Amino acid sequence: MVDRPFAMQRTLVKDAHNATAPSDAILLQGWVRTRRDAKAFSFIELNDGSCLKGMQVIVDASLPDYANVARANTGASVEVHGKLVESKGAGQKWEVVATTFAVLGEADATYPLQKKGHTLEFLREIAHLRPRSNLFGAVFRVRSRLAYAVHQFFQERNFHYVHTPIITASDAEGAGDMFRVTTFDVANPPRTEDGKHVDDAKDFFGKKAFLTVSGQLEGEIFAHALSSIYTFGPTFRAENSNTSRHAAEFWMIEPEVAFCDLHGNMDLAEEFVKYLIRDAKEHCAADLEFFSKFVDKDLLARLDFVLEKPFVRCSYTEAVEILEKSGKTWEHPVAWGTNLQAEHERYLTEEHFKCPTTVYNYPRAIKAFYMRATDGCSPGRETVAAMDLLVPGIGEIIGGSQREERLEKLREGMALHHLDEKAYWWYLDLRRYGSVPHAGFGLGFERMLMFVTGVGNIRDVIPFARTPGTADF
RNA sequence: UGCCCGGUAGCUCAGUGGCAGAGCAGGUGACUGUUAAUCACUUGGUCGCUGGUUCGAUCCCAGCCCGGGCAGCCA
Repeated sequence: MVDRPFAMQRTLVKDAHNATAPSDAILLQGWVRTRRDAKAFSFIELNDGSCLKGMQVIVDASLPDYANVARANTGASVEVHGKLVESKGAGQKWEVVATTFAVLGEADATYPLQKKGHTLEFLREIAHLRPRSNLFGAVFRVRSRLAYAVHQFFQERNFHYVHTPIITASDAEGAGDMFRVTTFDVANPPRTEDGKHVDDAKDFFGKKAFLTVSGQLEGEIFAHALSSIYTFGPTFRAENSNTSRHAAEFWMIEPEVAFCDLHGNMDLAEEFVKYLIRDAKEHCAADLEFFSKFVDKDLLARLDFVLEKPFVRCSYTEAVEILEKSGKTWEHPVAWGTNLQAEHERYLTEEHFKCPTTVYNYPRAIKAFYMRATDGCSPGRETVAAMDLLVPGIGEIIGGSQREERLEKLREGMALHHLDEKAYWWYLDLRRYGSVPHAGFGLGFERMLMFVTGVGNIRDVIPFARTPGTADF
């Protein structure tokens, strides 16, 4: 350990930059970003992650500790006692003149982060070091702030935070392929008496279990008691998706609101997205400026635009008409009753409306069983109260619906999707006892971060990405 | 999972069927209230792996591995 000449409270670089007066005694701890040696002194840029900007530290060659400077290479951790003074150089208001300078942990020449730009692909391979880069420091500060803002948004509106289970035994949530959870010896699982099948009754939970793909169904239970709830937690999808906007493990926010219809749901989604953007602009201004400079030049203008304009709302049927009349040739044909493809969604939000767009009332046959059947549809044009919020550059960021609150209609939907009512007895009970109109949606937290930061790959807005074939760190 | 592109120094890349290249990083020295400092010199290679064609393969061919983009699935 390093001898400390005097006990002192550490000052964060962020707070040092915001100082209103010089200080005779300040303690900084952090990591060296770069060092520039002059004959009589050295400049060291120290970053502690509290903000984007580092603090310039000056170590005079006459100091007894000056010998330590030679070991303070890029990446080393250091501890500096000194004076906060107004900088003589351009580029920063304050700088620290060291009185002591200690290296806590050296970093030799093999330290991979150089004083130059690195590709995102390379940085992904060193996910244990990339938070020390400007870009990833900024991304993860914004991530932290927005996670806080999510809670703030809902708590301010009297929503209650519900911890829905991560492990689920209902293998029919329907939102995608699921990861299996088991304590079996995979090579030699217990078998039924005839030896033909794996005996799931002998597994940990007495039946097959999986990682959750959505907390929605459990969320509905709590909305039927606490009125307005939200979940915010990890979600797992075992799909073999290899795109810049899919991960096998991601974080999802799922509000569920009793006494709410589709339009209230769309209002909430729009208000929520705008709230998060406003919060990031207010609390992460320097980081967003950095993204705007180095990641996406149009970022700040786009965020302002999104805040100012009401989102477009467009029914599925209208969307199909727009696409048919667009004069475009589509790789995937447009036809009422089929899903909108990425190229169609991009056209709507990026070219036609040039604005975040909520598409609602989708054909019943292509949507989930729990979505509310629209009343008064013409035959062959049955729809459900589903909605997708599409944003330029990313596509779908929110998916949601008003839920079917009528018992018989829900059973009808389950029959349509060939689902076993017995597996959903408790879900059906909600419609038997005090059923109410209710609605909710899921926001992909990482997709929101991509939108707010301009970062183009989901692997770069999550600390350690889990994608097909990759679960390092 | 399908289609497309790529893998050469620590990083970013150029290159050729016949001795392996640059910039940056690293090292040494000089210079300097510097700002990814600057200048000079300099170390550094399993050319992804395996096999094939060839007198000779980093280069051509095949298979595999890894990375990326797009599509599907979705948030």
